[in-house]
Amino acid sequence: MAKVTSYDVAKRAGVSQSAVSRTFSNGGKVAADTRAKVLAAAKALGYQPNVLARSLITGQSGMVAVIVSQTSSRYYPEIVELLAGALERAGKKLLLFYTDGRIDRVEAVLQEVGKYQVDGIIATTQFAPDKREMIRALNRPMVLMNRLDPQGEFGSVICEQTLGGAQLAAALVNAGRHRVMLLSGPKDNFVARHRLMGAMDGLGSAHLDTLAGDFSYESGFNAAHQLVSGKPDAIMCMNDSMAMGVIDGLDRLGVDVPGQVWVTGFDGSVAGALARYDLTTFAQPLPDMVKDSVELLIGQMDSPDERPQSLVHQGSLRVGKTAPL
Amino acid sequence: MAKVTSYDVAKRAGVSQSAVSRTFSNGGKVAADTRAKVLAAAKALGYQPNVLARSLITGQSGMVAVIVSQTSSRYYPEIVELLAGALERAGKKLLLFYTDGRIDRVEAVLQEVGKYQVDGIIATTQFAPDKREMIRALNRPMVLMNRLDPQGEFGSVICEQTLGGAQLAAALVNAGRHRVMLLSGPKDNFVARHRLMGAMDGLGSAHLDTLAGDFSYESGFNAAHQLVSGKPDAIMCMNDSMAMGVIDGLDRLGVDVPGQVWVTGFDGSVAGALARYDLTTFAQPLPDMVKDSVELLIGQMDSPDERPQSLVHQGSLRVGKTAPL
DNA sequence: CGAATGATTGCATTCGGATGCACTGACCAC
DNA sequence: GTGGTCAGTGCATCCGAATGCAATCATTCG
Repeated sequence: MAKVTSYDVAKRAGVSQSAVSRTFSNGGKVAADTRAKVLAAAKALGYQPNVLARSLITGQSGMVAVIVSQTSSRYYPEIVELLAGALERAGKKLLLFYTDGRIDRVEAVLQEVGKYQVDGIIATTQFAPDKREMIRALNRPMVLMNRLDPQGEFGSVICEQTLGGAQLAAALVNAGRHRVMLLSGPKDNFVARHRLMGAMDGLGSAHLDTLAGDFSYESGFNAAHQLVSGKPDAIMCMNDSMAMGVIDGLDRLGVDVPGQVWVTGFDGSVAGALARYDLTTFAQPLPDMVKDSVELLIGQMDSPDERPQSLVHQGSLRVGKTAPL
Repeated sequence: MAKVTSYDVAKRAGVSQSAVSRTFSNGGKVAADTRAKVLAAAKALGYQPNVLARSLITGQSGMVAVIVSQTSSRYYPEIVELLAGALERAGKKLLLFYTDGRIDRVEAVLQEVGKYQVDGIIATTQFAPDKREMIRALNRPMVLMNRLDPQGEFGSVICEQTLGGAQLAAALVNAGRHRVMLLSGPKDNFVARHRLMGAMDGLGSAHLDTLAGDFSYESGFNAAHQLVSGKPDAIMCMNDSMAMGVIDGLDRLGVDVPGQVWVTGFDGSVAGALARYDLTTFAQPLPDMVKDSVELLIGQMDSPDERPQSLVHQGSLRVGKTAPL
C-alpha cells in the first residue's frame, strides 16, 4: 500500500538490494532464478522502481522538457500532440512548459527546467541572446524546432520558411495576382520573419502593403476590414490560424473568398485543412519534423560531444480552395 | 558549467550544505546575511536545486501526471492546454501521458506514472475496473475529469452529460424536429454513453436510429451518407469533432445544413465555434472544470484523508447556425 | 556577573537505487 | 588434486538535498 522500495523486495525475495537493482536495470548480471524470485516478489508487492532516485546516480531521468510558446496559434497543440507520441515511442516522458510567448517567462521556465534533471529539451520558443549562457549552463542536449541557432551550438530542425514564403508568393503572382496584402506574425518570431521575407521577395512589385498580426485567429479576424480596404486580389497570412480568422472576418464583411480575394495561410495545420476552410497554404512536414527532432535529441544524448546537427526540411504547397492556384 | 550542487554553493559561501538547503527550502531558518551570502554564491555558480534529489526526502516532486486518452477528438488538446496553464499557476509541472484510447495502454501508462513520484494525477481516461487496485497502489491523489468514480474513491469533476443530452434533444423536438439520427461515441466511453442516454430520453419517439462513431472527425465524415439515408431532419453527434465531420461529409453529398438537416455537436470546443462551422452544441464550461480539477487535486494533496469531492458542472446550450433553435 | 533564552548553524543521517569491488562457488584444464 | 576462469552475489558507498539534534553564539534577565 505505502511505498515499496527495493529493500522490501529484496527482503521478500531473500536476496540483497543489489540483486533487485540489477534485475530492474539493464546492464546487471543476475542468475535466471534470482531474477525470477525478484520479479515474483516485486509483483506481489507492487514494486515500481523510483525513477527519481535512480536518476540521482545515473544522471538520467527519462524526461524530456518540451517548451512551447503559447501563442494563440492553433498549431502548437498539434505539435505537442505529435511530440508526445514520438517521445513516448522513444521511451521518454514529456514534461510540458508553456512560455506564453512572453520573454520574461522564458527565463522563469528555463530555471524550472534546470531544477528537473531532464535528459533533453525540445523548444519551439524564442530565446533572447542573453539567455544563451543560461541555456548553456543547463548543460543538456537541446533541439530547436523551427528556430535556428546562429552559432550551431544546439541542434535544430527547421522547415525552409523563406523559400516557402517565396514559392507561395511566386505561385500567386504566376496565377495573376498583382495586388497582394501581407499579414505578418509577431515581430520577434523566427518563422514569422522568414516567411515574411520570402513572401516579399517572391511578390516583388505585387506587394501592396503589410499589416501586423500576432498569429492568433482573432488578429486575423480583426484585420480583415483593413486588409481589404486597398482592394487587394490576394492576402497572404503568415500562418493558418490568422488565415482562418481573415476568412471569417471577410465572410462577415460580405467579401467572398476566393471570388473577390484569395487568402493563403502558412503551416499546413490540421485545422486549416478542415473542409470548410480548406486553406491554400505552405505545408510543413510536421510529423517528419517532430520525428527528426526526437531522433536528433536522442542522438545528442548518446553522443554529447558530436556537433549538433541542423536539419532542414522542405515544405510543399498545399492548394486548397481559398486560392485556387 | 557542469553540475552545481548545494555543496559547491556551501563551499563558496563559506557555510554548510545545510545552510544552503535551508535557504532554498521554505521552512528553513537562516540569518539574513547567511541567506544573502548563499544567494550570491548560488547566483555566481548558477546553482539550481535538484528537485529530484529533494523529492527523495520530501516525497514531493512538484509534478502532476496528466493522462489523456488520445481519441482523435480535437477537444483533448484544448484540455491539455488549459490544464498546462492551471497547473503552472499552481506551481506544478505537467507530466503528459497519452493512452491512445487503448485499454492495454492504460496499464502501461499507470506503471510509468508509478515510477515517477508525481504529486497527483489528473485523468480523462477510462479505467477498467480491474485497474482499480493498481491505481490505489499508486497511492496518489487523483482527479477524474468527466469520468465518474462510482465508489467515490477519487475526486472527480464532471459536466452533467445526461441532462445536457436531454436538454439538447428536447430543444430539437420543441423546434419541430421529429426524425432525429444519433451518432454515438466509443461504446466504453463515459461521456459518450451518458450523452447518448440523455439524448434518447429527450428524443423519445423522435429518435430514428443510432449509428456508431468514435469521436473522430473522420468517423463523422464517413458516417454522413448513412446518416441521411433515412431522411432525418436532425443529426445529433455526441461530440463536436464528429459533428464537424458530418457537416463536411454532408457538404460533399450536397446536403445543406441546416436547410435540409440540422446537425448538433457536444463539447463546446473552440474548433466547433469557428465561424464556418458555428455548431449548435451543448457546451461544457471547460475552463471552470479545469480550474476546479486542479484545485480539487491540490486540496487532496493538502489533506489526503478527507473524502474526495465530486463536482458537477452544468453546461449550457450553445445555439449556432447548424441548428437554429 | 552568571545563567537562561532563543536564534543560527553544522553534523550526521536519511531518502531509493546504482555500482565498484571483493568474495563465493562451480566448472574446467592440466 | 591444484590452479585458474568466470558468472553471481552482497557489502559499502555514492548521488543531492532535507532535517532532527546538538552545539554555538549573542542577547537578555535576575
